[in-house]
Amino acid sequence: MARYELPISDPTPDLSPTAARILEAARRVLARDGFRALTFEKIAAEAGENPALIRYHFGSKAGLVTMLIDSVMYLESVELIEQLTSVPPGEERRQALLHLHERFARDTASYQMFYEIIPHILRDEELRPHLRDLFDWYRKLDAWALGAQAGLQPRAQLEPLALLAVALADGVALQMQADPGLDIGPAFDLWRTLVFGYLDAGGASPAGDA
Amino acid sequence: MARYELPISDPTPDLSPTAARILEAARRVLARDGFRALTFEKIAAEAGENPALIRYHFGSKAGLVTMLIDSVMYLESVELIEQLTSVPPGEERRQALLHLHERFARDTASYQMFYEIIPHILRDEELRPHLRDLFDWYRKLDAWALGAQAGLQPRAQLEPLALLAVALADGVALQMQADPGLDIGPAFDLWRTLVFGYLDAGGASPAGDA
DNA sequence: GTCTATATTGGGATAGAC
DNA sequence: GTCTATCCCAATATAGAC
Repeated sequence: MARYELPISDPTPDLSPTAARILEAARRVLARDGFRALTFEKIAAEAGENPALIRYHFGSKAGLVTMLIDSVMYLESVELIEQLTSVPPGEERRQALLHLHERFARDTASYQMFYEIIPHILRDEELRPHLRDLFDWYRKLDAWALGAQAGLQPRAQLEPLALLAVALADGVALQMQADPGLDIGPAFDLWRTLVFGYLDAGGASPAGDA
Repeated sequence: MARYELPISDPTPDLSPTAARILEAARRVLARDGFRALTFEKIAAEAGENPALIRYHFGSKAGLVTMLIDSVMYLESVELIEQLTSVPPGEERRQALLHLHERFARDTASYQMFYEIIPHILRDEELRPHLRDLFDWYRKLDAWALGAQAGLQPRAQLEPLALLAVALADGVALQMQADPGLDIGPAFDLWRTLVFGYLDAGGASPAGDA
């Protein structure tokens, strides 16, 4: 189904074993020590390779970083689609989406890497469109997962709702980053109540307005 | 009123005129060229001062950056409280809060700076608690603005709702950063419908569940 | 308080041997 | 394809003159 097409293609299909090892090492360094710790020295040490090999395989520092960020975004989209399709379609999958959002928001490590690379994506003319596509895909995926079941939501505004759902996951994750002890359970419970109340009313607002 | 106490104190109360000029210059460089462009050279050029003065007034690069980030967070909280209190209390202010969120999300320049400094805040043991306090204050402020009027929301879960509202503003702003052409109007319209429907029902969910 | 000159570091690029 | 040696630049820190 067309819904399963990923927003960005795997940037690492034909990478030599050494290059792949270097890229994985770079991802570990990024996750552990942050963006500014991404030096040839550290990555090579992490990979057990020679620093010069990075230039050989990726051309330049910028080349490595671009491919690294692209692969991070790619892997996150793969992760989401795999988790979501492992659930049987129907009402169960609709529920699963919002629970997945909560689970991802609680995954501090993963979102830490996400917010670590955001500034560089936004400032890079090549990478920003990739993030745009990724968000666009997330919104389409969420709209599909939320509306594909009941079949009675012609009046429901699924695209705006999906935008809210995606934004909520990212925003809650950010508050989680600032305070890992924050209790986000009640907020997500409320969110699910609001969303399913809206959808089950056929897209009519609780106040009676469509 | 205690509600107006800001979450973090002004980090620049007793700063010499020169130091204040340097800090403002640093803020402009950060907004325009990003975090990694924050060098003594550039800041001094922007301020029309000598690079060595930065070290004299702020001790070190880290000292300047810490005060810069603190002042950015402080100014954003001041901005929000001023905008919010300029609206007469009651139903009008409740509406104003969610419209403010939308307006801020559309303010690409301001949120660009926010997401630019996020990674450094999260990795800094001194700054992260400040962000935690700021978020905590935002949630309290939103809960207050959303619930202070009607007087009939003892059953409404204002704190979780406020967490959602804050997250939504940040999350939508991020999608806006990735794609400035994104139409977020319908999503915010839907969000306001959901929130006020929930509140006007006295906190009961549209599905009849509290 | 303000400025100059210099030291030192760290990192990325280049060239070329193996 | 892998590695070494070297150059170069940017950026922060230091010392001290004015």
